[in-house]
Amino acid sequence: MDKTENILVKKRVKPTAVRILVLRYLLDKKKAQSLKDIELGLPNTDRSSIFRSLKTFEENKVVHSIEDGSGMTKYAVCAEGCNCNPEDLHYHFYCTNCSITYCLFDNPIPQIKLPHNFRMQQANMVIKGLCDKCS
Amino acid sequence: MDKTENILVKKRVKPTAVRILVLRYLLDKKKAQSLKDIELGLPNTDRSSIFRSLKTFEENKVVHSIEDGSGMTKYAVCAEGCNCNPEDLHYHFYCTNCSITYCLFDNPIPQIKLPHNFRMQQANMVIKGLCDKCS
DNA sequence: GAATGCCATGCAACTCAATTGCAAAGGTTA
DNA sequence: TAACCTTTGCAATTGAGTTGCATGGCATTC
Repeated sequence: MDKTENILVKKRVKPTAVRILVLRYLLDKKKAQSLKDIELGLPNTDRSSIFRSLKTFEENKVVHSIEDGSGMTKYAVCAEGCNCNPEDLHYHFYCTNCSITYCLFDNPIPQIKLPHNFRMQQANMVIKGLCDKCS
Repeated sequence: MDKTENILVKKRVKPTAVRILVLRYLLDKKKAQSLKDIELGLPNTDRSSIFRSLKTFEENKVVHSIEDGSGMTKYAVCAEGCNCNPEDLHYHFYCTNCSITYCLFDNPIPQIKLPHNFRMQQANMVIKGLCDKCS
């Protein structure tokens, strides 16, 4: 059983054909991918099957989703030990030129003082600009 | 000339009928509004006209847009002196129950260490959770 | 091994926000 | 008034996301 299947089994997601392909694709790319990206990368796999795989992954914390303002939700494999809790959060960087979304693991998100009785569940922090290749 | 028109003139946006209505609506509501919100609030005004007004406002820094993950872009009037630069940024709070988006002006966004040669242009920082009324 | 049931898959169709094309209306200038 | 430019309203299109439904595969039970 390879690494990809291992991740799925660990997260209690049945490692079916489509799921393995999708997860492997995400692992290969390293950068956050949109549904369309994956669709183009896996030309023989149906869009809705990919979509449902991603939803399953998200529910089971195999991937987390990022809304980077490109108009398309992107998905990235959760880091080891990630539970998608606020303390696992990190900033994302979206390059407005090449549309690549990077995870900025090095910057912890600071404690944010919320108004009284506001409760944080998750966060989506996206910095837009130009990446090293485009600036 | 009232306050609404004044803002438009200052930002060199011709104060037309639709634009005045839209901006006044945003000023009234105080919270970030989606295109649909505004459409419902101004039932006799055409959606595409509202849309184009918002685009014009954005270009001329009358409003800034927020992608809060609700699937709809929201718009809020820029604060006095706002140039929509990184230093004018603030966090937003999106209530997953009532779908209201709040501007958290009190939390400055910290300096973020970007990878080498990455350049920040803007940012979209959204915290999701429950607001005081819904928690 | 056949029957049953469940889940994943593929395909097509649909929803809905965002956007655009185009013609009419309004306002400005010569 | 005529010519011009911008805004507006309406209709239609785009595109991401999502769902309904029938088929197929796999596992469990008899």
